[in-house]
Amino acid sequence: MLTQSEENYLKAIFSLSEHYSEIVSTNLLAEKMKTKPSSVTDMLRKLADKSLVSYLKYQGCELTEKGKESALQIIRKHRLWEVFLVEKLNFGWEEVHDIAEQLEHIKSSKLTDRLDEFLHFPKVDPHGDPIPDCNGKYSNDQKNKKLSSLSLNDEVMITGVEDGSAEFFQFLKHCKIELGTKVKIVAKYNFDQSVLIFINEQEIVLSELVSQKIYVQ
Amino acid sequence: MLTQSEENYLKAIFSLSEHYSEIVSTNLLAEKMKTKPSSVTDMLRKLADKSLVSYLKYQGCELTEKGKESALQIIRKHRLWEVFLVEKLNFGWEEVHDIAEQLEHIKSSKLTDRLDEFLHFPKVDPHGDPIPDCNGKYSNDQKNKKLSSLSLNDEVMITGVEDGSAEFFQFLKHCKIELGTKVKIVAKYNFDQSVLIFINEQEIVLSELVSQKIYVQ
DNA sequence: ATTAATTTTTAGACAAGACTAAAAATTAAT
DNA sequence: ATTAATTTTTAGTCTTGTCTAAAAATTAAT
Ligand SMILES: [Mn+2]
Ligand SMILES: [Mn+2]
Ligand SMILES: [Mn+2]
Ligand SMILES: [Mn+2]
Repeated sequence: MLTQSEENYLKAIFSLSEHYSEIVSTNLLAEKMKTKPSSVTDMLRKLADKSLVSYLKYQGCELTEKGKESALQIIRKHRLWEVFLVEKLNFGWEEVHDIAEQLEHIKSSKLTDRLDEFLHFPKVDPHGDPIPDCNGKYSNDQKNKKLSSLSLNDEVMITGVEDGSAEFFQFLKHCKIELGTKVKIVAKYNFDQSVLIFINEQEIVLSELVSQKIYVQ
Repeated sequence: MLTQSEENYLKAIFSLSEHYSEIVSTNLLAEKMKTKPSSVTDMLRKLADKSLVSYLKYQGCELTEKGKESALQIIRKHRLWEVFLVEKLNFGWEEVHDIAEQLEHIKSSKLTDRLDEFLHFPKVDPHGDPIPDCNGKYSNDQKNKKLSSLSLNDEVMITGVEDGSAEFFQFLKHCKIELGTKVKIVAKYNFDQSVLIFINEQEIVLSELVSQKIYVQ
């Protein structure tokens, strides 16, 4: 049985190895977990003892198959609960992450599967992130093209946003950026990689940081 | 902010002071919590520091108003989740307690209140236990008369059962005892306080222990 | 009123998970 | 190839919640 802390580490390693390289360094993981590198070292030992990560001193860590499966089950629960909160309890997509961070640790695969069924087996969560099925399988269609990668005059639809900080959602809300909103690239500014987009009948400038956190298709 | 452990202690003290006396002894609490009296002493100090219980060495403990409120909020969550699991996810009443033990610790009063609304503000949980409202108020109609207190030829309806052990629910399932089932007292045996009841077109003997865990009206 | 039994608390230890400060290993720069 | 900077680990400490064994207080029995 995994502790909540162990589960959070697994999720963090999974996310970092997706975004960066397969092998995750101690410092990067410490930053992600908002903790100290020394604490990470301690935890990596424990996870390695349970064969959830492969870990060699000074070489960083990597999830084992078992570790990847565990991580995906937690991610599955997180995203299903987010769907539940938005679809059934009328929460906004900006409110659900923190509550899902708690709910993802509830231990009952029967509950997870029944919830999945109750929600009619959703394929994506409120932020466009794919939801693994009970075997951990998922397809990533809506989150492979970033708004920042588009060319002039491209017309696309928003299919996902990075899930996380409250300030970011505040900004999205202000611009009325939602899943399904249509966007056209009006101009690209090379000096700071910002883009001018046409959205909701008006033009808005998005910084590079923001445009990298919005996914389109 | 309360830890899960602190919340579990509060719930246990609340339950014991309802069933026995207002003031709860260290040993009784230790038994209920399946832990050692010395651990209870430690915890009572912490809860007293947070003004959740009043505690005097060797005199046992008692919930303060604040402690009672906290306990009721946890019980509220526990029971709402039980309703959710039975009504929405089609769990049996015997399966939900353990999952609710986890869900009751999720911290978000907004979630609790939305869930309450989603379930149409239920007054009782699947075992007939009253659900406190967002202010902690509840009325106890269906759990004040025990089956064991009935007289010969009394005809009643089952309105509640003690929520807890799996073996007990196994037995209830076998006898097809559910909320709403009608029961008549056919005989009472004084030598062991067992009762003979007519239920679901047949006669069954219930031990004193069982008949004290079934509530009627 | 003593003695005996029971209950409760203290003292000391342990595991999990975190932290700081210092040491060691690795990587980068000269 | 050394030296310098960075990364990572070790050593030691802290808190929470638990435990055992021993001491103290309370309650019950003679
Ligand atoms: Mn999320
Ligand atoms: Mn999400
Ligand atoms: Mn229950
Ligand atoms: Mn119940």
